Amino acid sequence: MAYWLMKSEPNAYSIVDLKRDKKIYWDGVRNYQARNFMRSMQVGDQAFFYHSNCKVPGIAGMIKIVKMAYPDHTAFDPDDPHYDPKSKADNPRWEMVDVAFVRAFPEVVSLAQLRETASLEKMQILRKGNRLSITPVTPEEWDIILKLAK
DNA sequence: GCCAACGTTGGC
DNA sequence: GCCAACGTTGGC
Repeated sequence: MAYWLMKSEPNAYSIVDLKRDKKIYWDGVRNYQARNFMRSMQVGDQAFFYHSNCKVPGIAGMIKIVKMAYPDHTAFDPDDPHYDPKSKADNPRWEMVDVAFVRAFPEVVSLAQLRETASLEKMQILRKGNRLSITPVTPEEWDIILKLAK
């Protein structure tokens, strides 16, 4: 059982959308490192839902993995913004997992708040230049952030 | 909108 | 295999 952090731009898909949908496939990951993290995810793993590229970037809630990695079909679709002609149906390059809503935090635990928390200084998301859309979270970091979220 | 940081591509 | 050029990410 592992913990993760998964980024999404709320303009595209937010925790509020997931609350409505209950469950969604996490498509569009086009980075090998992030894909490899998804491959190692197990059903029951939990993750923070991170809002990026928005007014208040930060952790907006909790989700859980409900289906292990399988081919990301959006890579096969020329009309999809994440289309990748190099990913073939008989040899898929990209994968996705299914995630389900767990809860939305009453207030986003902001990036600024995370940065102010000394015990989180080694968190991957806080490292300079970090752009990975999926990163592992340690159990210690998980607990600290849950307390910040109240 | 700016721009630093990063990953990928492709010529050589 | 190197590395310059390019595209993308994402905070500010």
